[in-house]
Amino acid sequence: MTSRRTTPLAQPVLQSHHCTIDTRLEKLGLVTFFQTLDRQSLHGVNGLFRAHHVRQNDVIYRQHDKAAYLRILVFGAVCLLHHTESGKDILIDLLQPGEYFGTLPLLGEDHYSETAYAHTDCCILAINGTDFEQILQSHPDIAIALIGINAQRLKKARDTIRHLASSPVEKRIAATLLSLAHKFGIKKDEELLVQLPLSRKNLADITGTTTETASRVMSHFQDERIIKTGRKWVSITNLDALKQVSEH
Amino acid sequence: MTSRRTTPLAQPVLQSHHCTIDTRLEKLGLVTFFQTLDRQSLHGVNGLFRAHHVRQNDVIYRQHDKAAYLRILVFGAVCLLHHTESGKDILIDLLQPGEYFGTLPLLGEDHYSETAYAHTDCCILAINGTDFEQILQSHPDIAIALIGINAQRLKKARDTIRHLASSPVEKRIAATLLSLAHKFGIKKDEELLVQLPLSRKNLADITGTTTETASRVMSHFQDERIIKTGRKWVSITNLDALKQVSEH
DNA sequence: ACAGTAAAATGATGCAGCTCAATGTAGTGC
DNA sequence: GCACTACATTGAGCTGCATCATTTTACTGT
Repeated sequence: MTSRRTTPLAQPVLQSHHCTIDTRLEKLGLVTFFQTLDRQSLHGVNGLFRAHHVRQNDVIYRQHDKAAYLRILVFGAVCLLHHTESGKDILIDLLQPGEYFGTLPLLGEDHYSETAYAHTDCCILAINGTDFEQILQSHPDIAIALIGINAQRLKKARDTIRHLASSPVEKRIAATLLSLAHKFGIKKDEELLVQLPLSRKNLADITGTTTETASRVMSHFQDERIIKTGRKWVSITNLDALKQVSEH
Repeated sequence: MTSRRTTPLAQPVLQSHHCTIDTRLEKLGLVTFFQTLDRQSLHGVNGLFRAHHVRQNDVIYRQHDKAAYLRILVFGAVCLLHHTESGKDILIDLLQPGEYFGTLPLLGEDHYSETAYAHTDCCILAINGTDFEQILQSHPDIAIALIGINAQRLKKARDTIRHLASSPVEKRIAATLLSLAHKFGIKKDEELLVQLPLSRKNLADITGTTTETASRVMSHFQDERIIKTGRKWVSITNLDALKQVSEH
């Protein structure tokens, strides 16, 4: 079934054991805002979450839906995106296990401001507003940690703004590849493989360009031996050169 | 001294009474994250802030400086901006009295990620990390309110990203004028005057374009009788038409 | 009233990147 | 192995906006 594939990407398969109590606890502990909790409290918190399996490409929630759950990714990759009236999509972020997403009225947002869907098969923990409020009350530090996470996200958004306003596409794509490699990269021989399916369209939606332009830039990078790439995958072969491009 | 001016903008003068205890309390109460406090607590909180007067164009803190104070604007207007290596500036926000700015290590940021300067003469309240931590401990709601404010700011940043990635300049400038009018606009005859000095450069830095292009667009809007504008001021004469432009 | 300065307007030119269109190719189901 | 589909590539042409250069105008200090 797979002998015909030429992709170097691993295709992780979601299995039931990926959402066992132990895995859940491990991932919960990973989420920055639960890091201060001891094993005991973590167990209590765990009980308030419900686990869901979501199939690749299934929508988890939609932009403008009523905000009802805070979610934590346990397994797989989640994609957050904005739709624009013009039909162009903006990919806000690709999440890895341990990251939180979604929001609650309690946190000042009545509706989701983006759409979330399963970029690969996923296991997700969800908690409702009432239960999360309870956690916040008993562990006030968590609110502070949440502020910290959001501050980082705001910073990242402003970096994107800066790039969009002042860097040409090549630079933006180079910077994006670097940050994806940092987040999803795994060493493989002398290369750094981005362990995540990533189409030209995905890349274009992250960097605010078109699939055609993204494709041209990627071809160019490959010609320069900076990357190797194929259908939905990239591997960085010359990290320094890529950094060069992203800085000049 | 002013008889020669043709600007319709009022030029508010900062006077000592703008930072009296009463004004300070009023503005503190305005800041969303102190809204839940009663008069008594507000008085206590007020004592922990120090007031500063800042002259127009003076820098309040610089990008990359160590984060040391959380600040609240009491009088005047503050400008937040990013500098880019290429020399282009990105104007993140123009603040009005009652808004907070700056950050603290306690909130997950060790350094300021933008530069803040007095867009007009200002009165500003500042609080250090230790004192703010104390406030957070005695009033846990404040952390939640802070999360809400930052969620709004993140949303706004993502809107900007969407605009930069998918709207042409005219539309971006129209949208920016609308939001400035919403925030700083005052009714004057049949017009909506943006009560804030605003140069073509400011506008260009908000919308990610150049002064020349901003100027051309503004001239065009004026030709269309959508706005009246002059040196550092704008007044909206046809709000509906401006909305039209921002939506199409 | 005059001179000096910062801001704005306007024109001419070039090109990065979008658009439209056609072709090539990896992965999958049968 | 073949056919189908979704993804990727590549080309040609056009245009929105940046860039560079110059002139005009509003405001301030003296």
